[in-house]
Amino acid sequence: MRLYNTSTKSLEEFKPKNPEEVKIYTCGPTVYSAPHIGNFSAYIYWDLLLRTLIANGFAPKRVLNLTDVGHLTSDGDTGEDKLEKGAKREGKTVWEIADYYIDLFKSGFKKLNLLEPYKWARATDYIEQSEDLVKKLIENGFAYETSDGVYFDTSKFSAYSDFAHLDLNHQKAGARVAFSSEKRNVSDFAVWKFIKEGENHAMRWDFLGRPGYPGWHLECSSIIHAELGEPIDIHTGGIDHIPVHHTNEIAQTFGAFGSELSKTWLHCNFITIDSEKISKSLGNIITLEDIEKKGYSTHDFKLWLYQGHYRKERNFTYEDLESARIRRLKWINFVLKNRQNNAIDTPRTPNFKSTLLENLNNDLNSAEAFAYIDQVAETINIEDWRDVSELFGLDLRLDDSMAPSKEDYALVEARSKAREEKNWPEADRIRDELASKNLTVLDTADGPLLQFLR
RNA sequence: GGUGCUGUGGCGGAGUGGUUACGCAGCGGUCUGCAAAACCGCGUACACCGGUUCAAUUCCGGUCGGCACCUCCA
Repeated sequence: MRLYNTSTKSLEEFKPKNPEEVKIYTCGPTVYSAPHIGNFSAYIYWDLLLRTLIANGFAPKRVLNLTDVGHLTSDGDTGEDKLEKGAKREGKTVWEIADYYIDLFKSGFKKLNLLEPYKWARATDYIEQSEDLVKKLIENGFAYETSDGVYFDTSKFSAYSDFAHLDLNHQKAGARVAFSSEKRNVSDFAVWKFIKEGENHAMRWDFLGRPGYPGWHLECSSIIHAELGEPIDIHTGGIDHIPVHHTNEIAQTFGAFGSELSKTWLHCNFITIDSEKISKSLGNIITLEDIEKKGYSTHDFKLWLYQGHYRKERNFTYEDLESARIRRLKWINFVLKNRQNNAIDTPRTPNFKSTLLENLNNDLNSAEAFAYIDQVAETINIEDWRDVSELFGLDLRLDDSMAPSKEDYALVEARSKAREEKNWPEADRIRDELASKNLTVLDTADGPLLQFLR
């Protein structure tokens, strides 16, 4: 299995330390607003990673964090806490906000049929571990205290700029303002923030003799340390995390534990909508619910995503979603055709699953796997389709509860009879009745064939 | 400015030093009471300019373009 490792910028043969327990950490969402399809695309891609690992005989142990604290509106350690902002906006407490959006995120996860992580890790459940990490950083001389927080001294970690190939001297002026004059280096970042007198911050913990809260980057390092132990095998995230968040995670873990954080780093690219970045200010946010309202399944979206590659930028349009919907419907109807032919007796296609896996093992090339599926779609049997469904987590209505009922098949027979009697009005009436059940009957050379309309 | 991605037929999108990607849409045909679907067939694409090579969309160099991240974001 070959994966593109961001830290070495090359395709590498994936070799976990322990195949029985492949340690994976996925940077999760900050739970302060409704997740959109761009947010979910990352987890859809990483779901394919997990399923591919499993199909290769590995046993992934994957932790997914939920950032419910301390994530400021700017990565430069300035600005307002996003949860506080959300709470103000909706007239709720920060804790209610976090709970609400965690539920929303998890329900989307479920709708998309994504594999549950071994552990959902809420940042606020790891405050003690985070405090320990800060203490270690101070002890080891990697962090220093200022009047407004504890900062990581990036000059103490010589490899700081290596991961993202940062050129710290040529960062765009103004992009990273030196917020605190007490900072020793511009690139130093807060691992702990103090709450000033009079400052209204609902989430607070007493630490170092004052109320405060953890810095955003801290949680990932402390959760990984607590739940998995470094170095882990795979760390995943969006490409936006490379220069700041992941760079800082690496620095913290090195500073506190003297260890490498992860062997392999995987980063997915962003999707745009109508060729524009997804952002609140542009107002072009599309959620899973929006897609469903337009009559699409979340699985149509999944299939659309898997038609491309996780490292490439994709542009989402409803037109392309429609094309993905039709492709999926055709697969669903192949399944239904197989049911009617009692195709259980027909043999599995030799090497079918292994060919799919071969494609996925090439840095998760789902697009190529799909092309292969279409090439052999006519000949594969229902068990082969089950492999497709399992490997991609794709709902192809393989569940018996999704199949047409006895009554539906009775209608098909009744229609055949009407046709024999050349009773065309009755035949057409039955066809209309089937249509109301999202079914249609096709008169093929081999007899009637029931198919889904949508 | 820094970092990275990218330019493939109407649209989407893989891949490859010489052979059909694939999907959607389109066209023709088979089938058919009608219809639809299905099936068969069709389009002969790889930004531009050089170079390497028997041969380049595929390698190398350059030109031009698009995009993302570095700023809340997956």
